[in-house]
Amino acid sequence: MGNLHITIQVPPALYIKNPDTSALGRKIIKGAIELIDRLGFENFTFKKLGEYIKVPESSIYRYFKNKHLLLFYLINWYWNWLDYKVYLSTINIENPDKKLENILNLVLGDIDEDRVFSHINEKALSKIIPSESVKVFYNKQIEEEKKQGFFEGYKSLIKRISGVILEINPAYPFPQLLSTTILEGINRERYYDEHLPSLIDKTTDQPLIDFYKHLIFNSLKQTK
Amino acid sequence: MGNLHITIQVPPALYIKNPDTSALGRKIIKGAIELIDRLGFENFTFKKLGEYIKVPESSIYRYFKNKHLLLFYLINWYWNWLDYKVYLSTINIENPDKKLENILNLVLGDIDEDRVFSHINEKALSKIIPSESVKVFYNKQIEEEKKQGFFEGYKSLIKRISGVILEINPAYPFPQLLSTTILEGINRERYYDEHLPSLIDKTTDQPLIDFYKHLIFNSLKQTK
Amino acid sequence: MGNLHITIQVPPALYIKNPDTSALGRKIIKGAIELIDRLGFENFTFKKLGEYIKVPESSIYRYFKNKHLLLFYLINWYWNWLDYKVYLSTINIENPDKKLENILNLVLGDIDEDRVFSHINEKALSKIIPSESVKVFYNKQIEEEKKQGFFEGYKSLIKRISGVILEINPAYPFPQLLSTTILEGINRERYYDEHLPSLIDKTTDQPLIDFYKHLIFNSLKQTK
Amino acid sequence: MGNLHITIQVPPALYIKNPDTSALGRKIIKGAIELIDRLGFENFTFKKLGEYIKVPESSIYRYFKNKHLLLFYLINWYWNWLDYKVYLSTINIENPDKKLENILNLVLGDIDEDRVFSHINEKALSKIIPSESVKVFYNKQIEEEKKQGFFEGYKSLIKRISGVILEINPAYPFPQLLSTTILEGINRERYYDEHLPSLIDKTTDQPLIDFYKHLIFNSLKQTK
DNA sequence: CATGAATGAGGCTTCATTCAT
DNA sequence: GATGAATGAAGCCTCATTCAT
Repeated sequence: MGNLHITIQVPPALYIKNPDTSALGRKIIKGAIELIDRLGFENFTFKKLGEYIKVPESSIYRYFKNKHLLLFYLINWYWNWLDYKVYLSTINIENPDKKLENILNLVLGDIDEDRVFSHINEKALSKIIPSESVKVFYNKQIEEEKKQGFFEGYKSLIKRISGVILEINPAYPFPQLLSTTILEGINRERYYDEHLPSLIDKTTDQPLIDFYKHLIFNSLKQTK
Repeated sequence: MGNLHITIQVPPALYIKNPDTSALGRKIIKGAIELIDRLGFENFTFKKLGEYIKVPESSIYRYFKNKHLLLFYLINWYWNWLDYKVYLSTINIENPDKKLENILNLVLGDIDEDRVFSHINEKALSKIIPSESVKVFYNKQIEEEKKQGFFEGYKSLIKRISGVILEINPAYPFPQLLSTTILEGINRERYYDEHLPSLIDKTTDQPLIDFYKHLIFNSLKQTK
Repeated sequence: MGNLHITIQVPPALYIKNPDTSALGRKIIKGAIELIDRLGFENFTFKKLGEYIKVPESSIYRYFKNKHLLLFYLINWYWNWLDYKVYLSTINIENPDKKLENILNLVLGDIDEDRVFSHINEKALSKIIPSESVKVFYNKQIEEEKKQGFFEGYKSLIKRISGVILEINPAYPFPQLLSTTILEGINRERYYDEHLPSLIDKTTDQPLIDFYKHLIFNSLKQTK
Repeated sequence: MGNLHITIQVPPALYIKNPDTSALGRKIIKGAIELIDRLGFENFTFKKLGEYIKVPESSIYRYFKNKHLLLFYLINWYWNWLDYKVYLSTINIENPDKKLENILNLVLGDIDEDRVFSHINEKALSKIIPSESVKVFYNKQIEEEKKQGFFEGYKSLIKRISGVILEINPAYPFPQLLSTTILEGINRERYYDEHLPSLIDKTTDQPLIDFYKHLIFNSLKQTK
């Protein structure tokens, strides 16, 4: 993509000081992604992160109020980044079927190594998303977080995919339910593929891709 | 169902002493379900549980090594209980379409109040399942837990539903992927319905039920 | 007094576990009095107390929720103890003037070394009272603390002294205001005597005793 | 009073840079009074003050070495201001009884809203005095502070009131003890009136004023 | 078998301050 | 002179667990 001077924005209430704006902030983000991947979020602490990136724990608190908001920052960043990638993958394309196929390839395929946002390893980030994003959804403060707009990125992403679904079949009644089914389902099945493989049908070469294409194709064609 | 003298079994490695076998054990289970529902699992501790049910924390350690295994016990119990309910709802029925419909009604409908296992409030338990079960899937010890058979109940449930799917359409290539999509999807969408309702399409009276029926019907009829 | 097997009671909400009931608890009380005297309450922490009495910080938390409640415990103990001493000093005495004189001697004189409550050094405790008791009065949580009865001991003490004042002069309209003026004034002037002596008139041998006797005598005689 | 171009002086050792001399300094003083009133001194920090008045904490350090000296500055300012008001209230008056009455009305009555020193809200300041001034008296550094003259304002105030007392009755042996009894007592009883009202005798309409007048009148007339 | 008592380790956060610009 | 960035140290508290009875 080259150097486009673009930045992924997340709701400012997620951070105290924008980590984008300093070397230390970017170091925190980079280290956090790596360490959450290694330890799991439960065992991740600011103290360990400080040791890992050789920065005092207290300095991290200048950027994030607590580890939950740091996780939420990462996930929001991911949603907004994915929204942007979906946007790029469908721009200038006429055929809605082709658009959906591009989206599926994007979310089902490997994240490419070609990193645009230098301090964020998108591949590593997308590795922690399936396991950790549920932790921001299923928690007792969700109503508070909704008020602060922490889910707007997710909603935007769902609505963008829903839009393409409706282009294919304007009569389809459940575009959002189908979008979340695909997006969350892919996360889950990828994780099962690695950890509970007996739950993945091995009837084709690429069962995950084939299953979702089959699911979408049949759902959308029927009601037309 | 009356008094059948039946018990839901979970892998013995999940507990130190079977809570089924003593009044204190049943009190622990009952209190744990209620308290996890109130506090969320993150904020749930044996100390708080002890205060809640007026039992010393050390006594709880007689039954469970730690709070993660207690949660795993509850979730395994839930899977096995649901597997049993699915079994009951399909027994003696000839028509596979009717079987699947019964299963859907079971997982989509309300849990009835008629409790068979007196110390377990199944309704309360099924309330905590969507938010907390992900925490046992997405954790770093999953490989260890798999070896101890902690996911066998879940697999049995998935395979039972898959069996019915194959009865309807023996050629359908993704019965397990479809089963997990339904089971996990329902959990998720129910939660969205409560907390992120803008993500639920409101095009029919019962969007969740209609969406899943639509999805399944079209997936299974097509390949026949 | 000999071994009377009596105990000074304080509101149970002040402690988690009654320090009276274990050797460790008594060690905590003894050490706390000494350390607050040395450091001042502001600089006193459970961590330092733990080091001082060679006990883990966490063990102290089994007895007291925080250092403020520990201080409140000590002050309540002091009020109740002083109330008991005032009671003892007036029992079986007919002449109300003599009663008041005994009370004044008690609060103005030195605390005797003859300790009845072995783990509490009453002399050391009464040294920290003037400087630290204000901290429990003047704080933002006072309304909450009132509800829990944390000031009942103080009120009882004031009312006991007020009762004697009314015995001397039943028409005196301000017995409680005079009692608090004496009790709090003595604390303050003792402290001034040590730290700001230029504010103490040195016109008699025992200015503090003489001032308060003069004050009381003239207030009570006039309205008779 | 109009614009008199007068300034209340406090010992220069209390500050690094005189807050009187800059807009930022006056903002700090104004904000500090408000925030100490809201939070209590214990919970008051330069960080919170900085956020409150939208100034970096580091800027506050240009004016005050720490929060204790800032509090001491405020209290010294209050003492000197009250000393000045007492002076104004007795100037050109012949009758010493009238002088004392004016002083009593001053310290017992409400602080008027007519502010002379624009950046200091004297009413708000006098609200925090009863609860917070004890904190500067009862602390372990008092000897050091005495050497730096931090209590000279208080002494001046006490000596001014003592002077009037001696004018009324030159033979009265405890003018300073009586002055501190009145001054500190009023602070205390006002606080009790709000927070522990059961300790205030309600035998007259204005028990506080009547109690102190009764106390002073009887003390001073007797020895004449 | 159940419990009361105790504790080491560490999580989470704020404080008070300094430094470089 | 004012400020933004950074940080070492410590405060406060809970956790998960063990041990002795």
